[in-house]
Amino acid sequence: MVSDQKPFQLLKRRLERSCALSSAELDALQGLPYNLRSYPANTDLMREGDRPSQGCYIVEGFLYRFKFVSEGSRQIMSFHLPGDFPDLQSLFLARADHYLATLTPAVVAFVPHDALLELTVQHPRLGNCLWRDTLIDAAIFREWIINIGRRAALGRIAHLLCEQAVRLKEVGLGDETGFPWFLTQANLADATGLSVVHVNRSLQNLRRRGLIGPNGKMLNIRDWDKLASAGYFSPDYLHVRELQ
Amino acid sequence: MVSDQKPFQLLKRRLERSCALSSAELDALQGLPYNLRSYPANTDLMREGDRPSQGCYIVEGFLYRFKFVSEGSRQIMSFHLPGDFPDLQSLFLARADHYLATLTPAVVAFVPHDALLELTVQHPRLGNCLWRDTLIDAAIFREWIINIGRRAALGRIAHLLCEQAVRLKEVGLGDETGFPWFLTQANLADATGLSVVHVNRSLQNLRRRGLIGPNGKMLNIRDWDKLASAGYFSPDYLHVRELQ
DNA sequence: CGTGTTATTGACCAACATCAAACTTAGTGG
DNA sequence: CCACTAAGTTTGATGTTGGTCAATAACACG
Repeated sequence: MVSDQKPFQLLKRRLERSCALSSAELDALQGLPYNLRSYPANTDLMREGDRPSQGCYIVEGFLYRFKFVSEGSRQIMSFHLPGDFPDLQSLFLARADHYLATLTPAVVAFVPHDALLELTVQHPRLGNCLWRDTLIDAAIFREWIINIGRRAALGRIAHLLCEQAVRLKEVGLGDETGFPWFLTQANLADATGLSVVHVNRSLQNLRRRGLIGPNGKMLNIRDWDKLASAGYFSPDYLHVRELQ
Repeated sequence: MVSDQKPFQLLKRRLERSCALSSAELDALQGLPYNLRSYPANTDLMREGDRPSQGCYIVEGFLYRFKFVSEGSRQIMSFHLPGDFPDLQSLFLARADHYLATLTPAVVAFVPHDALLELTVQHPRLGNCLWRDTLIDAAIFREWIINIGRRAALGRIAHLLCEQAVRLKEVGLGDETGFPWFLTQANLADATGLSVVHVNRSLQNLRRRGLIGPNGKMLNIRDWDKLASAGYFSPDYLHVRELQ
């Protein structure tokens, strides 16, 4: 299980990488009130139209955001890892304009909006760090627009895999050689704007070319460089380890 | 020309709609130092890799953000109207990960990052309003992911036109019956992930069906309801006139 | 050992891309 | 005001990527 003493450890580490935080600020962050809950896979935590009164922080497991389009078809807009605050936007946008759900079993900490707002007012610099976090989210959305708008199927998938590897490495859950595999091909299809059948064939293509390994609990990356160039991947937009 | 006494008028009006601002906060906003400049159409204001030291606020004209993909092809990620702060993200993300350029001749006010940062620290609530603004940007990015990922050509274009109409109406530059037309078909193609030829044919299709009027200085919307339903458009994600 | 979910395959088809050329419009300078 | 140019729009012909449908195979889990 998780150490429930310091649930915001991962967030703290990430914020510290880009913002210099005082000990008062760090204390305020660690002192946020929260409410731990566990969910099985495929559970909606937020629905379109909801008016959440608390933010949700991922302690363990993976979440994703999506929206239904006409007639049952869906588009996934982001994946979220431990250490993320995936719906921080609900702090300022009253009505949710999309769904948030678990992809795997997950443990999340709910933090009342009141407390978060108070934090941003008492510690504006810390608030700015959280703001920055949401700006990286936006940068990832922009990159997805590019991915879906201008790359062919193989490139889209390769790019998504590279992004996952880099983001998971940040939180110690993977690296350039691979990471735990938590997506179905249907998930991949909904994230890349492709059909399941075509995702399947593209994955086979990537395997045949020796860029990734066979299916399993882990996704093995056999040739990082080739995978990155197949997806025209450059990690700049993730803004990791970038100082102000 | 523009009243240069209060360049942040439009921004102020927009922020006030969703956040209750004190007169001290409003004064601070109006008191931001700035530097007015005019640019012709098709001028880069920021390039990938730049490290801007000032934010840019649109007083007049239209800007857009884009990124080059392999081999000269481009993807447009957003359009920006008067009253927008299109690169507020550069306040916290040191390296620009995309281009910002003028679509039409434009007048912009540059505001030093220092002053903006100071503003967010002195007036955290005002900072939060600006934060909210960037969250709406992100909501638009998400909607574009959906548009490009899961809608057919005709729907993508119809959706984009509806979005423009609503956003332009907010700043008094258009409404459901039409708005000034500032996009080339190549722009539309780069924004929707389509080819120019196909955009051309889709526009003809929309005209033939009587949803929009002929090309000109203005885009005339002949049948808003049909256009909105062709694009599966619902304005919720724009979060206009939504109170906290 | 069965049952539901996920992955894989094949056949067929449509939407959209590409290429290349012609036409239209707007802007420029004489 | 006209001629010239460049940018933008339109058209036709042709090709390909990726979608759809439907069936089967492989897992995973109780």
